[in-house]
Amino acid sequence: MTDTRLKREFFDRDTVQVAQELLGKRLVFGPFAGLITETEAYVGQDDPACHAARGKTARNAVMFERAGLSYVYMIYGMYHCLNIVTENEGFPAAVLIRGLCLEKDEPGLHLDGPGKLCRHLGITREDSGVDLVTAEDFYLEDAPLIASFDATSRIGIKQGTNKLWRFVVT
DNA sequence: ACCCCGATCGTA
DNA sequence: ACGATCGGGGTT
Repeated sequence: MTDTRLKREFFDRDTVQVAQELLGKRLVFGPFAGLITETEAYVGQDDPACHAARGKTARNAVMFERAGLSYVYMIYGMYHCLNIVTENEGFPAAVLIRGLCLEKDEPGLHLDGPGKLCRHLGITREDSGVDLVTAEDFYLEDAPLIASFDATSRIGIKQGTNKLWRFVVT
């Protein structure tokens, strides 16, 4: 816990805005720490690529909860993906963390890809629903805003490709 | 109970 | 560009 930890208000905002501003922020998970290099926004019931597009289910329920919670799901039967829940409670949205440049444990190692990221840090569904605003060793720290990034279509989806909601540090 | 498919990754 | 891979979510 430090005074530079991101508070609830940071996450309780427009998801695309949060996805952009999360670039360069520091993710801490146990002994690991690194700067976020790539994110994607998934926004509400009207976003066909969002897990909550067809309403609340057992899997996506945490997306409907308060901003700042972790949302981890399993994909392709073998990988996990880490998201941070955003916006008002009851509005299902989250930011997928797709890239991380490690500073601690293995400095300089660039984890590019959400599956590789979770596999390396050891993040699983057990880590879903954690409140990153208050948890002891799983949180986000403020860091200088990164204004230089690309916006592209999101990766690996079949619907909603028209939205340029993937953000990559240049 | 069970079938189908995916917010991926690694190799070609 | 494409195929391997398989757990479990969503529907029966």
